[in-house]
Amino acid sequence: MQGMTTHFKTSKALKVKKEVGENAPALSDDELVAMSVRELNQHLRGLTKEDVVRLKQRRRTLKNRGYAASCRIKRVTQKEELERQKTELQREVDKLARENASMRLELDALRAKYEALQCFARTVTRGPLSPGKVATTSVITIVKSANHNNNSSPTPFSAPS
Amino acid sequence: MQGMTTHFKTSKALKVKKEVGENAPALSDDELVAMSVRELNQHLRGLTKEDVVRLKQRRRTLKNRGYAASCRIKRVTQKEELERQKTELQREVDKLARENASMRLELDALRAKYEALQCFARTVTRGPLSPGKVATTSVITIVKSANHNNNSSPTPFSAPS
DNA sequence: TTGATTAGTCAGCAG
DNA sequence: CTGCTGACTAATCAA
Repeated sequence: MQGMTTHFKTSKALKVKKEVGENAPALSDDELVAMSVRELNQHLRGLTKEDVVRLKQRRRTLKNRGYAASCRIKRVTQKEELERQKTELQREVDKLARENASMRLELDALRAKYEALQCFARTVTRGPLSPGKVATTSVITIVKSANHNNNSSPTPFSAPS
Repeated sequence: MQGMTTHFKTSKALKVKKEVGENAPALSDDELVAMSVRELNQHLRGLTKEDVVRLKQRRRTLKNRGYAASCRIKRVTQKEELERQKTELQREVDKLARENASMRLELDALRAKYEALQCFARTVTRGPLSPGKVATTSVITIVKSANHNNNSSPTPFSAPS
């Protein structure tokens, strides 16, 4: 069945070069590995089947050498990336924990202030309604300050120790 | 990644080493690699210098095989550990972020309540105490209060909608 | 000398 | 076939 492809290959004698010694300039590893398949085929012309196999195998081995190298590089790169992400997350944890602690402090302070104010308001509102039951130890001071909307720093209402 | 043969699955059937004599019982790889140096020397008696060198080299190679295996195992173990720590940190970040958000909400709500109460307290105290000249920026300080009815949950003073 | 690590080689798989 | 990766080996380093 393969006889159908009978085309004129009779001029083989004219094209085949037997001078392998002159035509095969002992490719270096770098050249061989960088060569495209088409380029390689050009260098394969006129070589023994055995030599062709040998050359192709050498090319495969050289390629494998490069593959192994990039595989190792990839491995360490991924490891470094993992460690980078880890330190970044650690930094984020620290930042959030700090924010958390300061907010907790702020919340506690505000709660204390609120309760003090609440207590004061009770005494004030209860005063007019129940004359004799105003807390005896409460003292109220009215201070004048010039801050309009500053809510945190001067602690307008402070709980006593 | 996986699908490889589990290490150290030596096929003993193929361990047909040439018997150098009657006292060389064809050590298996496992035996040879597990042998101490002193035990090895016993098996080395009556062998050619060449055979001794060969056997020692085989032992070294087998050892190296094991070293390489544990090196690979260590590598993947460290990687897994790194990933474990990473997910743990990520979980911590999420937890802290949630805490943070809820605390921020709580803080804002309390601030609003506080300001409403402050506003109310001003209206109440401004009437009886300061007829006209306590400015709008006045703040109130409670110096001493003896409140023992400390309950914050029912919110006696709530911010108006 | 022993154990660990690196680079090169091959086997074998996936695309 | 190409590219990648696990296992193995030899070389080399460290202790």
